[in-house]
Formats: sequence, C-alpha cells, structure tokens
Amino acid sequence: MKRITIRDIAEKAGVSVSTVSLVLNNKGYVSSETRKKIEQIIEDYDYIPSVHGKNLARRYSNLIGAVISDVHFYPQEKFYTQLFLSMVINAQKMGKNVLLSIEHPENYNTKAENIVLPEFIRDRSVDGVIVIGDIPEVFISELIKRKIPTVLANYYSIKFKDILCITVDNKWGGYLATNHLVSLGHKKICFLGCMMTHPSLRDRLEGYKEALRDNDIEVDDKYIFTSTDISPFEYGYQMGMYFIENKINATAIFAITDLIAMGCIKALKNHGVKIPDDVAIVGYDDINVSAISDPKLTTIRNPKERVGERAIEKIVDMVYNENFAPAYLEHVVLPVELVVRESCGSSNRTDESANIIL
Amino acid sequence: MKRITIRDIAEKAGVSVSTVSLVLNNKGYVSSETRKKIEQIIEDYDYIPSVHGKNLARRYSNLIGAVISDVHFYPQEKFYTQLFLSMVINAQKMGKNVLLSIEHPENYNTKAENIVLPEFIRDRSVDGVIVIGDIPEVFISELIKRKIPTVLANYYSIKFKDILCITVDNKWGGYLATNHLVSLGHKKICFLGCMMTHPSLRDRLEGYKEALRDNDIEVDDKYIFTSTDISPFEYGYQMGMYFIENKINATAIFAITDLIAMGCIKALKNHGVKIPDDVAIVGYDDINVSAISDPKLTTIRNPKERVGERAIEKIVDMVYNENFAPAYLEHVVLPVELVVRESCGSSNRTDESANIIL
DNA sequence: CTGAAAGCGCTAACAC
DNA sequence: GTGTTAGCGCTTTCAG
Repeated sequence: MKRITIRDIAEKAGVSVSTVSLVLNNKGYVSSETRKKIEQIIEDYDYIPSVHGKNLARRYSNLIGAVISDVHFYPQEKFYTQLFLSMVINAQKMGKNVLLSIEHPENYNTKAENIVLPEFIRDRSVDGVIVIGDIPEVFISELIKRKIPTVLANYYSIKFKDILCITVDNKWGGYLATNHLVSLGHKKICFLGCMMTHPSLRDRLEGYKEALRDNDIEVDDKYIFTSTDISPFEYGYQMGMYFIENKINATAIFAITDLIAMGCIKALKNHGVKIPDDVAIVGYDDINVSAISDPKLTTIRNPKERVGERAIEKIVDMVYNENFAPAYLEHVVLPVELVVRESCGSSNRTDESANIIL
Repeated sequence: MKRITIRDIAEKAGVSVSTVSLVLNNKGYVSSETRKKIEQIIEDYDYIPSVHGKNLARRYSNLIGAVISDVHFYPQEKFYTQLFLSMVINAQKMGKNVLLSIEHPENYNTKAENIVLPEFIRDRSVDGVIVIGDIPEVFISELIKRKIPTVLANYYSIKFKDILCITVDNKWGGYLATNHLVSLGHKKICFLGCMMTHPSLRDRLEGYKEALRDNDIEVDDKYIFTSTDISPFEYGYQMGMYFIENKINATAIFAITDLIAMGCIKALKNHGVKIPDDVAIVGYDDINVSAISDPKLTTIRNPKERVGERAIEKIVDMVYNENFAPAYLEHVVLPVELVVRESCGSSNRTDESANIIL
C-alpha cells in the first residue's frame, strides 16, 4: 500500500499540486470553490502531508534542541527536569517539538575546541537550540561559530554578549531571603553555601551581602560557608553538626538550597535545637518537599516553568519569525518570590501552594 | 553561503554521488583507495549529510515518540519523569532521539474514536511510539489501527494481546512488602491504597492478599482502604488521623505509595505513635525523599530506569531491525526489590543508596 | 567497484 | 487564481 501523496490529492481534485500546497498552508489565493473541493478530498482520504518532504523543501523541521549537562540530572532536586518539561509543554503549544541531549562536559578538553556538538545539531535536525544550565563556554562558542540560533536558559555570562539569556533574579532572591531574616530581628545570619561554580549561586551570595549592607549589618566572613562537592542533604547535615560543635553563635541561616536547609535542620533538631524558635532558616528553590517537610520551609520560589516558557518563546521567535530583530538579544531576568512558611517563625502570609493539612 | 551537499563532495573527489553515499553509509564495496580520498574530502570540508534529505529518501527519521498523560506529571513523585529521561538517555546511546507529547485524556470522548493522535505521529515524524503509563484504550486502538509500531511502558491490559508491554512486577512488589511485615511478626496489616485505576496499583493489592494467604492470615476487608483523588501526602495524613480516631488495631501498614506512607507517618507521629516501635510501615516506589525521611522508609524499589531502557530497546528493535520477529511481542515484566530501611524496625541489610549520615 | 538516473514528497518562483 | 517546473539532499536500483 503506497503512501498517499500531495500528487494523488491534486489528481483526484483535478488541480495541480501547487494549488493543493496552497490550501494546505493557507497561503496565496485559492477560490473558495476549489479550496472546498480540495479540503473535501483531503478529508476523504485522511491525507496528512509528510513531514519529511516538507522539511526538505523548507529546510527546517520545527524541532528545537535542548542541551543539558548530566550533572544537572543527578541531584535529588528535579529543578532542571521541570525546567525541561516546561519547555516541552510550551513548545507543544506552538507546534514545535523538542529534542533533548544530555552532555558529559567532563569529557571535553576544555583547552581545545574538540567539542563534539550533539548529533542532532551537527546534522541540522534542529532549527535552534536551548542550552540549559551550566555548560562549558567552549561549547557555546562552538554554537556561535556555527551560527546556530541559541538561547541560554538559567545561565549567564558576561562573555556572551551576543547571545540571548533567560535567567532568574538570584541576587534579588538572596536579598529577599536575607532581608526576611533581618526583618524578623536577626543580625547574625549564616550564609550556608555550597560549590559556588554556577553564577546563580554566586548571585545569591551577592544578594545576601547586599541585604546585610542595606541594613547596616556587617558582612562577616566567619558567617559565610561554602563547600566541597557532596550531596546537598548530607552536606547540610554535616554543616548543622559543625554549627553545634563549634557553637557558632548565629540566630539564623540562609541556606543556598532547600535540601541543604533540610539537612541542616535535621542535624539541629537531632541536637535539641528548635526551629524556628532557636534558629530561623530560609532555603532556596521551593522544591516540592519543602511544603511537606517539618517544619515547612520558608524559601525562595524559583520560577523554573517560566524560564522554560520564555526560552521557548524566544528561540521560536528567533528562528521562525523573519521580522526578528537582533535588538531583541536581550538578557531576560525573571523575578523570584519569597514563600513564607514555618521555618522562620513568621507567617506574613499563608502559602497557597501548600494545600496540605498538617 | 550555500550549504555543502553530497554532490559537492562527489565533484571534488571526482566520483559520483552514489559512491559518496556508499562510503557515508559503509555499504557496498568501494575500493579503499577511493574511500580514503572521499573520507579525506569529507573531513576537509567538515561535511555532515543533511538529515532532511536522508529522512525523505529513507522514509524514516530515527525519532521515537513518547506519549504520556498529563496526570502523570502532576504528582510530586517524579516517577514518570525519570522513566522518560531514562528513555532519552538510552535512545541517545543508540543514535535515536525522542519526542515527547503530553496528552490530556480528559478531552477525549471515551465513547467515540475522535481521538486526535499527537501531531508528530499523525504526520509520521516519528518512526515508532512508546506510550508511557495509563492512557485511554481508544488511544491505543487508534495506534494499532494505523499500524504505528508501539510499545507500552508501565501499562498493561489483557485487551492488547498484539502489543508489546514493559511493566514491573507490581504483584510481586505487593507480595514482598506484605511478606516482609509478616516475617517481622505482624498479622494485622492494613493495606492503604489510593485510587485503584492503574493496573499497577491493583496488582499491588493482589500481591498483598496473596502474601497474607500464603501465610495463613485471613484477608480482612476492614483492613483494606482505597480512596478519593486527593494529593497523596495529604491523603496519607488523613488516613493516619482516621486510624487513630477509629482506633484501628493494626500493627503494620502497607502504603501503596511512598508519599502516602509519609503522610500517614506524619499523622501518627504527631499523635505520639512511634514508628516503627508502635506501628511498622512499608511504602512503595522508593522515591528520592524516602531515603532522607524520618524514619527512613522501607519500601519497594521500582526499576523505572530499566523500564525506560527496555522500552527503547524494544521499539528500536521493532522499527529498525528488519529481522524483528512478531514472536517477540512478549510482555516484559521486570523484577522489583525490597529496600529495608527504618520504618519497619528491621535492618536485614543496609541500604547502599542511602549514603546520608543521619 | 563505480556511475547514471529515477525517485522520496513537498515548496515556491514564475508563467499563464 | 491556477499550473508548470525546478529544486531541496539523499538513497537505491540497475547498468556497465
């Protein structure tokens, strides 16, 4: 059984292929009479144009490539996973599809440019690519060199002035978190960081510092902790132990990640420290379990879904809209939000997302 | 700048297009001399054949479609997300890519067959599809009707005898969980179920019953609970309250889901019930937080990554291997595993995955 | 072993 | 408004 083609439809309708093509794509002028007839035949034969023929002729595929480093898929937080899913959902709305490639940057010789781009971008399967999160700069350079339309999601570097970035206002998040603690009367506030490789994390620290300064509190390095590369919960726990053993006399902690916060809380609770009565803790990211942990975590909500959405919108605009102006190569910074729950002992507002009866 | 094509390469090498095609695909016989020359030119010009031309000529695209119902993306457990990611990773290894479509089955008139298949399968963008999880049977029928190569991942119905399914041995899981409790001396064991729509869930109940029978314990309906459709943690909490208020005299609980177990534990703990001393609890799925909850949850590990892997392997075999025999249309049932942690008060073995110091 | 040529199914000038 | 035709870039007989 041979596949039915546009030529068959044209024949049955007694018109030419180009006319059929026109009605298929709602282009040009076709008398409503012949249009009707053609549409009828299309329906009768349940004809759906082959995407392969189309792709070849048009030289694009409606496919967007997403590229992400494998390290972002290890952690227990499903942050990047949800970011990706949000892209899929939004692409679907616009009739696009997204391919995912998981990279192993540790394989790259960062020195040379023997970067191998994912197959689907080398063979031009995709019309554009979204790079998600932290990835070696040589990788980006390669994309730029090959003139692949690219947007960066949740990553930013001043080195890439010619590339569109969608990020989240991490500095503001750090500020909000810290300021919240200050507003509750805290003055000795630990910054519990982790590996500070990702610019987002450094920004959070900046926000912390700025909030302290704005409140005339001295930024004291002895309250600032960063770390080795172990799993976040475990690290939080270890640091909690450290705080106790070394009798760090802080009254509040801003943990750079919810899981770190939760590990820390665990350690403190085990040693009789009451949260939030003895120590107040703010986390960051608003991961799912933060709403069901004990105590429920006050944290900063990171609009990951929105990042995915904007990234798709931008790449689609860039690739498929011929009026796209390079002036739009802006850096989009999305706002974050403070979610007040229980871990700081305040309830300025209830958290509508925590529809859980505890 | 025009794109460089196979024709250009042929010209530069002084051979015909078909010869270049042969070396590109490692087919037929080409003298190693001309092969060398052609390969050189290909390298010199950094030539990568266009996937669109290829697709049109071959009539396949190396794309696999994954279809999943939106309801599987709501829950806090990222079970299906990880299943999907495992597919992507394994597809990548085999040079395939996967497209994802999130369906809204509530839109279907289950009565009629006005099912609209995802765009990418209607226009034959994908060579085969994997249906993930629970989806209306009419949907599957439509795929079969259109002769789309299909495998079902984590879903099974005896109605689809001609379709390849990859599932997990849920009955065995239910059996293992229950049997573990029995082996610790429990005889009054609650089955804490939820909406029992998915066959996997019904199988878990079956396993529970069979384990009781095998141990000469009466299956008593008053210990079996199923429910309305609220979020799992909240539901677990409510049921925990219910157990307390109604003084259900069970000594152990098999919760059909980790989150339900955790909600239940929360309620019991709040009312002074000690876990596992007063009540032992087993969960199901081994979601991430189960290893860091308090107490750490004894549960059944669901090999979701393996399901994704097998599903990809099967669909690839089915679609691209011309020797694929219909006899291989088997139903693949993957084994599950009991993970003993703290919530049942036993430690037959330590859990290597919980590398967290608590 | 290599080349010529006929598609694969669709789009888009351009002509009528 | 509609038809003709020349590609898009590759694969695959079929000759030689």
